Amino acid sequence: MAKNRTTLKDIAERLGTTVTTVSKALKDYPDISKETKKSVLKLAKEMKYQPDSRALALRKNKSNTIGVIIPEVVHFFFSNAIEGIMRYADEKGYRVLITLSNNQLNLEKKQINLLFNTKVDGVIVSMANESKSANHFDVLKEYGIPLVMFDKVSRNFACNKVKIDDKYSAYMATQHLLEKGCQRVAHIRGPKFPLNSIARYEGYKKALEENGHKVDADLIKECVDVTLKEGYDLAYELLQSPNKPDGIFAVTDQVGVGAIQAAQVLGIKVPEELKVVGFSDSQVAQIVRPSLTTIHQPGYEIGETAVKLLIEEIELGDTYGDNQMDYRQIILDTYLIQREST
Amino acid sequence: MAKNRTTLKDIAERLGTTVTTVSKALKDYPDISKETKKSVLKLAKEMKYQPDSRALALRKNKSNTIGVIIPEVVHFFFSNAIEGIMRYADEKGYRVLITLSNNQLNLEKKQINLLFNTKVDGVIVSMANESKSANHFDVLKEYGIPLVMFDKVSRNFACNKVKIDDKYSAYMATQHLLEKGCQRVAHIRGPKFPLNSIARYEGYKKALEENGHKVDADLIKECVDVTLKEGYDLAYELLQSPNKPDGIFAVTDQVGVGAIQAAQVLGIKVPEELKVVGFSDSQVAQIVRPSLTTIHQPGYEIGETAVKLLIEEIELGDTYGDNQMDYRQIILDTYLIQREST
DNA sequence: TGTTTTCACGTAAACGTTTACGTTAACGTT
DNA sequence: AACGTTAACGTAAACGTTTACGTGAAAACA
Repeated sequence: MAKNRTTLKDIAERLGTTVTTVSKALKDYPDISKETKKSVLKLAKEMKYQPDSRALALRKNKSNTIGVIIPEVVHFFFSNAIEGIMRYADEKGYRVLITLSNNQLNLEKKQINLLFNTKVDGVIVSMANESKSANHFDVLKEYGIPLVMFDKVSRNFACNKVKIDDKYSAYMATQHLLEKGCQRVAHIRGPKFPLNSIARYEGYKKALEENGHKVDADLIKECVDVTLKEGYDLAYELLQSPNKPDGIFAVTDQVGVGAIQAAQVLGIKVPEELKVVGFSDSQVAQIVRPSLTTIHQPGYEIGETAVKLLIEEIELGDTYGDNQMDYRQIILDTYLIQREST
Repeated sequence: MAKNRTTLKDIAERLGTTVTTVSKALKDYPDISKETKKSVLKLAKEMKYQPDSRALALRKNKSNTIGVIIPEVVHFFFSNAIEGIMRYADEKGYRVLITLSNNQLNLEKKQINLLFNTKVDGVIVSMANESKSANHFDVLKEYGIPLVMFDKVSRNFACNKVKIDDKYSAYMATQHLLEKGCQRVAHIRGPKFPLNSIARYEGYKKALEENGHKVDADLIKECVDVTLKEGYDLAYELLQSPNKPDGIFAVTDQVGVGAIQAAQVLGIKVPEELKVVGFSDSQVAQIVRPSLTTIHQPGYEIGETAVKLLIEEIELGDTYGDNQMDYRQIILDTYLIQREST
């Protein structure tokens, strides 16, 4: 039959002393004699005593656990972000409870609730596409639970944020296409939410306008699921139109790969007749032929920075965030990686 | 300043009653009057009462949390497995604490310890490559914490296991190459551990032997990190030898893609002069050109099945596993997906 | 009227810790 | 002798729940 774990009580009983003394001895309190400490320590090791973190959490009101809510995990960017979060958290002695929003608002709410009554010390979120406002995060604020948003952040919500400059990155990408001589640059954009797709769209527009090109609605297509297949389908449409583009800026690498594949099926040569730029620098960008020029998005570092900020806020405690000014929005650098597709 | 959460005590005080009554009322105990229940319920809702799961965990000796230890998360198979675990766990009301072993034995031990004193209700593991034995998992068994292994399992350790038949899958893959007319089939294998690489190697051997081919040591190369680059390098070596192979069975898709790229650099046509089969059916297999024939490994389902078994074992309680016969090893089906590379 | 039921609620212990505070005995000081 | 100090340990409350058990009053019964 299964053994029961050793508790302070077990040690105390075997030693004919009390829980208090054992606890103090283990914590090296000054009011415990050296001999007592020695015997307690010895027995504790012998009995493989490990403090029960649930009891600790209850007593200290600190669980050393942080909650994470992300849309999905089978995703290059998110899995990198998670890995960044987990490694740093582990280093700092925090556990990581991961939950999925599946990009749905109601699930996101559910997970907030779950993390709330799990009494995590803090929460890291990348918002669901469906979440237009961030009111449902207010509850965390109200009860003083630190919150850090990354990548898909809310514009107004007051909290620490870690992201890239989507607009500027998209600007770089589009600029690159124009520099390479494209005259008609199309954009396969993401849905109206999250903010990222809007920002990328704006960066695209800005580059066009700065270079004296007008923004042509016919050259802009909008994804719903942002999948490879969608990229393929929308690029196929674009490339069949009479006035077809000679450059495509895709909102993600997946979509970009779809665009390359569509071009290939239609016998359009990449990069000679069509140049394509993706976004994120996921592995597929390196593997597709021609390989895909893209914007490097530092997922691991974003996760790491987010959890760093969170732990800082947790450990600073109540003093933090009384002043809205305390919150920071950290923008990590992106850069363009040129490959065969341009 | 941050609000404090509502506790039973808060409700009791406002109602001029006791914690017990409030608790019972919320749980619909029969010995509480309807009026009391009504007022408690009303106030609880008003004050947004949420039970504190830490206190519950302590009291009930059940945390509704399961721990997961995997080598890495930025990995097609593992991220799928995690997603399977998380979704099913969520459905069943369990939280998921994920930790990383980074394929290192000492980290794996550390995480076991962490999960142990977090008092998770059960643990799901895919073993680190470095872990040759599974003794360090004994502690969980000793204290009656259910353990399920998936994919990278230990041969002897008595517990539920979920995996695929690596040997048979590799056999299928090799058989496929032989059927396609390959005369000299090479194998770029994984390291001596985990068991999977061995099994895949054995499947490869078996197929050769059954078809009257002899196993040629020159045609077998061994990876260390099992990366795309390694696949490239080893394939490059193989393809430069005087007696070069006309078929390669790669231990993973990554390695397979590396092999295809090496062939392309050397001007060897795939599939005409060289056929390649990978393993796992990750996304890169579809994207590489020529697309990669591979073995579909159902990561999501493996994760889902593992957590299903675990929760079953958790909820059956102490009666489980007294009899070694209770443990099952579930083998999920794989199948070959033929693509352009063969 | 006295006894038993029933109802509705409260008391207290328990889960495993931590920690403020109390207690005891030995010793030192005047 | 009376008092204060100190070392070393114990008591008890607290964190937020659940639940076995106790209790008081009213209702039901004789």
